[in-house]
Amino acid sequence: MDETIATILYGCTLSKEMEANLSNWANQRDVLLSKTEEIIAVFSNVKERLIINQQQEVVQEWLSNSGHQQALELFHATDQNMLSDHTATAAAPTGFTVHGLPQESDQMMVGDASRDSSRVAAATSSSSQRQRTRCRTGDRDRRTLRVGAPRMGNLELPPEDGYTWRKYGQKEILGSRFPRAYYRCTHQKLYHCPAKKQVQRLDNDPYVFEVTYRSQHTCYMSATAPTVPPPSVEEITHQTTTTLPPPAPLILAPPTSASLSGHWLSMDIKPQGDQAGTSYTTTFDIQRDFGHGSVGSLASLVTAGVGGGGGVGPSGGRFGREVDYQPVVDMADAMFNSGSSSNTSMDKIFSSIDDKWDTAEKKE
DNA sequence: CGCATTTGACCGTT
DNA sequence: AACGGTCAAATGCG
Repeated sequence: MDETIATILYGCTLSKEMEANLSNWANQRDVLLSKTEEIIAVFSNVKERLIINQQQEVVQEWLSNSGHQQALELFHATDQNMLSDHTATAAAPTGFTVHGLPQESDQMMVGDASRDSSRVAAATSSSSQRQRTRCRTGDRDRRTLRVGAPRMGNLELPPEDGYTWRKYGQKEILGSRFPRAYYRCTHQKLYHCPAKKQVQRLDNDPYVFEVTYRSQHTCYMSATAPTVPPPSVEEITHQTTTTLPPPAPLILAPPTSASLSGHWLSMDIKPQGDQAGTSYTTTFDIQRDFGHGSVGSLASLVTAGVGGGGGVGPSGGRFGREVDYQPVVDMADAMFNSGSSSNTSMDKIFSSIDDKWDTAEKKE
């Protein structure tokens, strides 16, 4: 617990540092980006620690009271899975950079994408008219990430990611217990948005979805497109590399500057080309959650640190380019709080986004 | 009525 | 031929 406190203090120090230097850094997007990421990473680390502690206590207590041996095994089994994920990530830092735009790193990819052996250049656009787009060879255009399913509620629901998707297929996949669902962007027709995603629950861990994204959203680029798009890949790439909950290493070095600004943190988003053919890399895990409250709003924390006003919510003091950063902070906040019993931040964010999208669309 | 989901069929890739 | 991705008709929902 001492380490946790130390980490919190370190996060506060970083926030103060940012506040103190805000005027200097106001025009230095890169600096702001890296500092923001650092702060987010530190506090997500804290949250992870707290949640893990809480989970273990609660589960142990529950088990000792009721003796659910199977559940105990399940808990440890899933924990092992996450642990291996995290340690694997932590041990392979080459793909993680605080400043984003890392090199192509297949290590980052999990599941299907890495299973595909042949990688032929995917020069195809997804809008070749009559011909169906078969991109099994074009798997460069695929990126996979894993997201945790809420421990409560409907496990069948795919995790939200800020975009609106329309399901167009579902298929039983050989060797998988769970079917794979196929989604395309709801705005595909309106804006010819080629984005697609596949969602599949992991065999060995039903609490984790494996989401494979293909192509990039272009829907918001239209003049008639929704006015408040979720943070696009391009935005994220150029403005900030969102540090969504890092694959929190369960074994952490003390919160030294080196370790915290180091490699374990960070999400990785990388454009590879343009428009429909683009692909990107996102890698993050969402903490497992047994339905306990969250430890607060990262957005608020960051906002407070930056603005110095301690404001909570979007009206708080933000960067000069708040439009640039807020979606990212919101997303991070939502991600940090997702799966928790409060379970509101993600809904808030995305419902507001969806509302705007919907209304914008209905005005058409 | 419009939109989303379901599901069997179709088709390209391996 | 098997598999995976997509299509499109049927169906459901608000």
